[in-house]
Amino acid sequence: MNIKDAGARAGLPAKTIRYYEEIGLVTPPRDTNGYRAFREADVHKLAFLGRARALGFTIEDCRTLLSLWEDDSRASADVKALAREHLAEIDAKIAALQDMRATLSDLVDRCAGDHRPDCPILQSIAGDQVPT
Amino acid sequence: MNIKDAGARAGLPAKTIRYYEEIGLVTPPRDTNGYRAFREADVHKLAFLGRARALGFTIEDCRTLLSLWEDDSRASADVKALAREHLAEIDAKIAALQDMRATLSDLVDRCAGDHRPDCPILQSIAGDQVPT
DNA sequence: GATGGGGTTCCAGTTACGGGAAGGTCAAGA
DNA sequence: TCTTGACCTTCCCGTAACTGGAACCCCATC
Repeated sequence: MNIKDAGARAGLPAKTIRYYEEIGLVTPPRDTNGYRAFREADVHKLAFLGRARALGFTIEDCRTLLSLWEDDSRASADVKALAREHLAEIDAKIAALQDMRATLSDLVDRCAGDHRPDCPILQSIAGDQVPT
Repeated sequence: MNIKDAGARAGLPAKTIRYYEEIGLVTPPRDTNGYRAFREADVHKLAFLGRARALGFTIEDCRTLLSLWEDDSRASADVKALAREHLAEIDAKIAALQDMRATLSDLVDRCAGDHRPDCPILQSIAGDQVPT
């Protein structure tokens, strides 16, 4: 199977697949014409990567997850630990974004949003004390 | 004032300030020795940038915000519109992260996390149907 | 034989800096 | 006066995970 079809089946663009090969995540064999020849196992692996990435795992996490997946003697504890760490990072990001959101949303609500220049948003960013 | 002190007062590392100068966000004059000589207004501008960045605005947004800030005839509607767009992006990111979080958290809960290889997390990423 | 749609490699750009090298400047102490 | 040590300068590379594009090759079809 050529790269585009493999990508279609795995849900990944060809560019991404080439990149994954470059960094050693997949190693499809080559046809005599130099084209990558994807086997079922390669496509499966690519789909695995796509789903892991969709869950927000980094490429290095994906590399680890792949090796765990392929290791029949893995301990599920190792997978769980990795997932937990990632979950903690997600939580941290959500918290940071929610902080931003709260501040910004408050400022937006206080801004008249008309033709006049007075703007609590700018005042706040400028470090001025904005009266409540 | 030299770069380190300006950074201390604005809450930014020197590297960041040099970068901001490079991309034209600030233009402190130079002393005869070539050192950047920050005025109060420069420090204030840097602090403005720091706070805008802390709210998650991109550098380009910051550039726009700065020009609005310095424009006495601005309309607060323009500031509000920019803030609203940014708020929408934040909301989108939060939503995406919460989706990830929900899926991942569910999988983590279902994983025994022991010495055995069976792992709903890997099964799910591999695309297998995991029984509820 | 031309055309169109694959494929290939390689290089540059993205965001917002951080690290580090090589070298100039300055104030203070021996 | 000389020497530290702490500044400052520029310049270049590296980050994450791709994406876009150029230049070129391959294959099937009309």
